[in-house]
Amino acid sequence: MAFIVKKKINGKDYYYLRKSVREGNKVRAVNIAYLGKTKKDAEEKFKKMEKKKNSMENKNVKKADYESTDISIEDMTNFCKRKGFVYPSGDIYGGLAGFWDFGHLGVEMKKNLKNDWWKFHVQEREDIVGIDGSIITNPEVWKASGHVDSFSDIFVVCKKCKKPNKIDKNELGKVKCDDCGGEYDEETAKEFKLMFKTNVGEDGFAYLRPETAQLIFTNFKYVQENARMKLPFGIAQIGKAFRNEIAPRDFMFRSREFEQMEIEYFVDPKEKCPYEIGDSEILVYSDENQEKEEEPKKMKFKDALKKGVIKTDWHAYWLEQELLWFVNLGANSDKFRIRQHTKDEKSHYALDTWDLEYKFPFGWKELQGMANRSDFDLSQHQKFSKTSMEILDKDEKKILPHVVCEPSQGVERGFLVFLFDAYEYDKERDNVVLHLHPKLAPVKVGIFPIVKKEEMLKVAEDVRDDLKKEFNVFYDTGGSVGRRYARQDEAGTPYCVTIDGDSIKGKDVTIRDRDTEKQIRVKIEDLKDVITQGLRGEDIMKMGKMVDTRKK
RNA sequence: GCGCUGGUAGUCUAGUGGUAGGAUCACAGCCUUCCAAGCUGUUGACCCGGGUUCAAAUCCCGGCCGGCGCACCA
Repeated sequence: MAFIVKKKINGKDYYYLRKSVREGNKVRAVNIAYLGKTKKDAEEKFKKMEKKKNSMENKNVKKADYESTDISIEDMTNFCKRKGFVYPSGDIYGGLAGFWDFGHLGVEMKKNLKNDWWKFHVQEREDIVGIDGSIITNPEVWKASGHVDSFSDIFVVCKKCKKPNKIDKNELGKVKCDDCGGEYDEETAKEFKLMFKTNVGEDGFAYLRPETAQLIFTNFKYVQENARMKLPFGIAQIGKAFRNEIAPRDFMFRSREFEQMEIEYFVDPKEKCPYEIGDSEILVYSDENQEKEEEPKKMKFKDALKKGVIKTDWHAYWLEQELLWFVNLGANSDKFRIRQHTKDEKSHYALDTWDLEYKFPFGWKELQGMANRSDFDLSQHQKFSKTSMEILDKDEKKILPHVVCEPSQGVERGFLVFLFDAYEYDKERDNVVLHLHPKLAPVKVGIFPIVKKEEMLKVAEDVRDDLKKEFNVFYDTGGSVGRRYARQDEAGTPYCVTIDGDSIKGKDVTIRDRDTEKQIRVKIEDLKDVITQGLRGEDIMKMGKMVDTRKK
């Protein structure tokens, strides 16, 4: 903390700005600036300097004021377990590969993430409504969708070199061992189903859904009619899906039980996308780039569409929307790219597919797969169920809508993106700071009575009980106040409110910002406003008088 | 699923063919009016099964869980 001192040199007064500096265990004061010859001059100059300093600091805050620390997926797993975000499922029995439990912080963050996705994609739009389908449904659904036949792998062993391998079902008898060129043994070939099976009633069986999309298609006619939707429109759903993966990997990135946030967007293929494509930029990695082994190129979605890299306006539009959702929630856009599926990797139904990818510590990985499914799904269900899926277009003519885009996001994958982006090991603080967007933060505000004195506890409890009604709060009386700040930094809590001696008399408290460690003093009655309005770190400083209560 | 590799408190780690020591976290108390201060105390571990051995957390085999590489990824 800086302070003004008067020094007499040759009988004359000089005013200096001094600062205490810690050197090992000793503290000594050093001059840091000459302020003037009279007290008035000195105070004025000091005020100017403070003002300048603050405005500079505020500017710095507005830019990215932290850089996420690169940590391995293993360290992130441990961090999540240590803080209470995510545990291996059934950990006391050794866990089970591919299954994860959310802890007290994880469940809040996941809920926030899903709520914001729903708000952005459904509630704030006119053209999308939601459903919530069941996990187990009539098994015929999965025949129609093609999952029963093709959602499996075949294990084979090479007759010549005995090397085991996994191939596509349709390729049995056609392909040869890629090591030695020998033939695969068809007699010992074993099918590995990726759908979980379960019992229904005495003799019946059913599958756990391997994706949420199909329930949207089967309910398509009902929803369109009941919600009176006109093309183009979408149906959204958030829910669990299950895949019996052979090798679950990378923490929650690929698990056997996971949650999807999915939209099937239906259009009339004759009509253009009526929505504007903005100016966002992203790394674009086209089919052609990959074939020629070129680097992805940074460009605007708009321009990628103009140049024909992205083929349909709907793809350009939705890919941008999905990037915006991430960026609006605090993700770093530099770590995203879009990649077009090459001819070999396209799915059985897809005409053109783009993935939204994120640069994880274990490489660029798919967050969303946006396939152009055309009318594949609706026509399949029409055929298998013998129920018409046609609706009327603008000219009152019957058509089968196309799905040109399915913006679908794995909840856990998004969860990981925000954690990796927010994670910073702050060397000065010597603790982790999780710079989560306040909307995502599991706890919005920590409340600390600075010492355990009865009157102070009473005020603190009142503040807690009041704020509780609107925010998820965490009340903590344990240990030094510094330790309590550190605990909340690691949980990603954006604000901490501290009740001190003056709070008892003056009905005001300090509120501390997670990212800058700055504090302002505000009236207790204004707390809610500060927390609600000053959601980002830099804004909070405008809401009250800044104070510096720190010793060091 | 294959190959390599690992597994000691919640986390990080020491250690030995004779069942374990530390740090940190957590909890309780004292102290403390702003950034993981200090003091006292407490809880807490050798992944599971089998084998070898008088004796196995330690050596061997199998499994489970993880990491890396391959494969796969609607």
